[in-house]
Amino acid sequence: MGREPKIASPGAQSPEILAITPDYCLTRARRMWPALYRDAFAQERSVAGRFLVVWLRVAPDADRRLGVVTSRRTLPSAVSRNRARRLLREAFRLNRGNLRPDVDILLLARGRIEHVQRQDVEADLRTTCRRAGIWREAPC
RNA sequence: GCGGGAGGGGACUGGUCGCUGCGCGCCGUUUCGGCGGCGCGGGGAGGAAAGUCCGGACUCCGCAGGGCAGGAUGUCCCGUGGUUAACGCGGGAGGAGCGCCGCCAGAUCGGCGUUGACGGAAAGUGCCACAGAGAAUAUACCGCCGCAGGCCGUAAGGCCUACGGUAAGGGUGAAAAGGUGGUGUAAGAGACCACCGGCUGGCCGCGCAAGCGGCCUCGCAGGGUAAACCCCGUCCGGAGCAAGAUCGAAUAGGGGACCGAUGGCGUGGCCCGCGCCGCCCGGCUUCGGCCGGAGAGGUUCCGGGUAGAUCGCAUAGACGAAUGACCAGGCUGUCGUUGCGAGCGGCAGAACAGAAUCCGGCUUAUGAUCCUCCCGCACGU
RNA sequence: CGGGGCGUAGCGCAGACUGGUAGCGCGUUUGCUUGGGGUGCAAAAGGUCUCGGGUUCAAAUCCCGACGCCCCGA
Repeated sequence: MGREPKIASPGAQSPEILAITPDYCLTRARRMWPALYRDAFAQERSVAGRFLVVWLRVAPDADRRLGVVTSRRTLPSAVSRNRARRLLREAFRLNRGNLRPDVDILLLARGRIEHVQRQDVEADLRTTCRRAGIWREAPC
């Protein structure tokens, strides 16, 4: 984050950190369980981004839940799989308020995510969600 | 001082937000077992968590005793580690191989350094390609010597062939079967002698021991390979937490009891089926029976066992799998500022890598930096 | 997580136990055969034996590590 030019004063904290509210929690209830994973893959609604692929699960009981998949085939090392999963989860956590409330999304990591920073993944998530039509500019 | 190599240490601190599971409190809900939400407290990846190369704990299975086979392990002593397979690690000693130096006529010996999964090659077996005459019972190509024959020559002698003797010399090879000097001989040879060097055995001395040193006589000539078979000493049941244990829905099937007219026996490995008897219904009857027909479950309990759940399971601990993001500081390198340093400022760097039953050992990976040792280059004394 | 196996020419495999010459089939190239192609015949090329150490005079082979790939177990 130190190489980011838009942060002006080094002593103060980042503006996006100050904007965090308790609504940014991501407990186990806001994650998907195995039946929802199978449901999301069966619906086959996917949009590919640069570092990730978004699979949608549109259902009446959906509540903006998260599922993460890091495949051993695209990320052979356990460390890179862990890092990719945490980056995707953090990106989702900070942007969950801008999503449409009637979907669950499943994030699939791609191989290039291994060498990028958090804000790169976050920007990629925003553009991919805009293309998928589930992005709202005003958070609720 | 610079560069490289080997081994070892080390692998940062604070705050905000988030996650996880533990404890406590409050609220909501409940089929009273819990479940959900919020708050607070304290805990939350490694030296290798890795590779899965070895062990152990633990669990289940098997098991009279002994031997064989198979696998593993390997100098000696001391210390140390583990709830000890033989052992690993550290230090020392001994022996072996290799390199350098010294000595020598040579075999070899001495010193220094270094290497290693270092029991035994004199228990036995196998193998040693190619080259070379000959490769483990040593060997006869050239050479040397003897003798016979032939040829040449006046002669001395020379040449050729066959047979025999011979391991001193040549050359081949990774390796050629003790060394020097002498005796001896046709020529030679441990054939014999002296000295030297090695080895088996015996005795003595030193050492806890592996071993080392000295002496002796009858002796011996015996290369390498055991990460070839093997011999000797020692150790070893098999599988693995996806082990295993507990609870156990629905469906199907098994067994018992009771209700019911709905049962019993035989055949049969079991079911189905068939036969006989009993029971029920209808018909006939000479009241002894005969013929025909129908035959079904229900309730409840038990046991095996599937899905699933819990335990196994841990002062980290899950099961689509928690330890992250950001900010600040510190650290190291470099650049600028300065005569140099300090300070300040800018830029860059932080590796290898992520628990799934646990614990040891081994191996492999590893940035900046620090410590020890070694090698090369340059400079100084 | 725990068991087990494999790596040799472009492809599929021998050779390894018992160390010394790397071989077979398909494919490739060249030539002949044919009017041309296929087929057939003849010849040739093509190998860090996955990699690194060790034992040995000598390693694809024996021993020890590393890397990659593939099976099996709920």
